Amino acid sequence: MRSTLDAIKALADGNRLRVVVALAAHDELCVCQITELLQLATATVSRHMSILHGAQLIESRKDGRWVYHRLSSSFPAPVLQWLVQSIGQSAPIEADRQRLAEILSCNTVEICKKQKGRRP
Amino acid sequence: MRSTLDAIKALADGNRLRVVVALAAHDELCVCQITELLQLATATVSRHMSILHGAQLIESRKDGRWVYHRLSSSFPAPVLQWLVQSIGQSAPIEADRQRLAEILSCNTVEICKKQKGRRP
DNA sequence: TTTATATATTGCTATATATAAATATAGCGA
DNA sequence: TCGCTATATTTATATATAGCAATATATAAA
Repeated sequence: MRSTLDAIKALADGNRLRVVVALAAHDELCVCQITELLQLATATVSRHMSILHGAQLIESRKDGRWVYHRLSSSFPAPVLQWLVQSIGQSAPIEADRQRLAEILSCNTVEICKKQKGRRP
Repeated sequence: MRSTLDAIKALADGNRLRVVVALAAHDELCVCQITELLQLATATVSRHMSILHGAQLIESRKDGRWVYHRLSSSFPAPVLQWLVQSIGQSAPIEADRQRLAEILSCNTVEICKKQKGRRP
């Protein structure tokens, strides 16, 4: 029961839901991209990712300075399907979809520079 | 997104999960039966039920002094299925199943008397 | 090696939530 | 009617969590 409850708790946050839905559509994203999407401090994003990781909902891959996150293969499929179906068309998720398209149209380095510019 | 998040938050508590799984197996239960199952103060149980109700996961029916709760028809089916499958065999849920069988073997009045005797 | 950068961790505050005691409401029986 | 009982609400308190600033760690570039 413990692990199930951990998974539910990990999903019981709007920002983490946004990350999960984004990852459902984009295979893998690095922390700086997610930070740009959520518009939160990197520390906060890092903490959210660690909670999702602890609940075994995402997996991480380190590539040089970058850490890429993806949905875990053990992410319960019916839950993911339900999530995407029930909030996939909601306003905030639609907005995220558009913003994410812009983010991905730049390369990673540019995004991180942009972040530095905004939060010096 | 709001209602989905409310539903997830309502499920992000061990005691409420126990209630949901119990209701998945027993159609409807009254507050005093749930109180006996969870071994919490009735006020606490009442609050838990009101949270599940607010998330539209359960429906209530009042019959005299008793209020009976059942899973809502709008309870997302894939989530319920996943829940039952992933925690249905866990130790606490198994224990609940047995305890609930005992509770249901008495009539409702006896249970409430029993509660009164234990918490005078 | 020094400098810059991407991410993680720690310490803290503000807010949210679980719990129970006290109080309120409502239905049943005498 | 009055008292008893089942449930709900209010109030208070303890714990948990989201958020950020500061700091630490790790990697790459100069």
